[in-house]
Amino acid sequence: MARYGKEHKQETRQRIVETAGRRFKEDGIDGSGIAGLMSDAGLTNGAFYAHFSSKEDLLVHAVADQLRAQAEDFAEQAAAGGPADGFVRGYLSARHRDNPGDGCPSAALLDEIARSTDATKQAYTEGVLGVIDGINTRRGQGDSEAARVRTLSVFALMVGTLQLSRALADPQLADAVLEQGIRNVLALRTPPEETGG
Amino acid sequence: MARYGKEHKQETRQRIVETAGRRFKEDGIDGSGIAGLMSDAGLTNGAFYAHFSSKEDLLVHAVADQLRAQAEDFAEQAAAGGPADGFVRGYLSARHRDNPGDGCPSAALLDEIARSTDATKQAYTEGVLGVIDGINTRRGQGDSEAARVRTLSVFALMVGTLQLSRALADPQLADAVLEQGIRNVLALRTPPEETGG
DNA sequence: TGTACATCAGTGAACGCGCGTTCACTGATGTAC
DNA sequence: TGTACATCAGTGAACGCGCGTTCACTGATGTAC
Repeated sequence: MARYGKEHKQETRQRIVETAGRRFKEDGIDGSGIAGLMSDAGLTNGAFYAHFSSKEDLLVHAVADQLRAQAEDFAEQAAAGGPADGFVRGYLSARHRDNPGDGCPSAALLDEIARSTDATKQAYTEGVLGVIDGINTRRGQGDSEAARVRTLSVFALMVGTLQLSRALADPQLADAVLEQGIRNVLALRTPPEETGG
Repeated sequence: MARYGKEHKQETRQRIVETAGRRFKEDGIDGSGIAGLMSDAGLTNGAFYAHFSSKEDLLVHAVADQLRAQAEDFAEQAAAGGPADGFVRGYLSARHRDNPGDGCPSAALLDEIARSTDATKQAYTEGVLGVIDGINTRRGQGDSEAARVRTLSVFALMVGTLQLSRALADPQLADAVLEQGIRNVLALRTPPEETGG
């Protein structure tokens, strides 16, 4: 196999990044091996280092890609109209909880990212701010630092709620936590009087 | 070495459970090996299986122990008096963020627990409910299902906020997220009108 | 148009290493006589 | 009181395995003539 058009290698690389993102969210970063990731992408392990210098290098790009995709997904939902709280209900749904591979990278990976290298945290920081700024623009919140921080904090509630719902062994309690999370997110959505800063 | 008093083996086992809990919170579950855990406890790898049947068996006990300790810690703080929001400010502090080994097991491990076996999730569920019930008792919230779920949801905000602050590469933003988290937790503390259920 | 060669994305075996786990052994102490 | 033995928490080498990474090789296609 060889001598493809110049776009071919880029397509393969993108396929690896996307399938790795899904696998990381399902099995964790430490829980995903190179051979398995490459197999998911329809390749063998040896080809990996023609695309990335290390697993860490892939992780940086996978984190960035996941958050870029999430920002796009949120923007599409906003463009499609629908009730303003539909987005929150979709995020804090049993469907999202039970399908981490298709879901939010923050909910699946946040504490592993917190233990990662600075390069990974940097990619995460830029990516999540892209998501937050996208939300704020759609909601007419502007892009001030204070607006960013307010939306980040609500996002932290959503992420923590989904994680907690995934970790609880009692299904009824896990569902109730999602429902209460929706109520609390909506309660926080109109920012409190003091905006800080 | 041998023939100690009957309490000796229990003490050793407890030491393994406690040092493993710390190491898991610092390096993750997948990131912590048996030999390193045993070395932390002042033992060699071979002794591990005289105390636990597997790494998973240790994890179940370490998760339970961590949450038991956290419940006790919270109860002590409440008994010591002080302002009602001091607890929240301590949890959402730079000190706590920067010392995961001494800190909240949920913030350090929640998404790894979400990917773990049912036995681990069961231990987590029982443990976190012990923490929540302890908080509610101290705050005079009773132990109704609705009170549990309301406090769990605020706890999810605290956990998500600490994780997010740990994952952000921008220190100023990471600090601002903690501060906004404090404001939002305090805003949610008096439950909204509809208590659900 | 036909043949020889260069390209290079991908293959697959192999590397050293640390993982979780097993097991024959050690040796300080309590017990039996 | 002194000696022989049983106990058993802990040792440390070894197991097979999958990890991240390396590298000599393949082979389909584009290019040169």
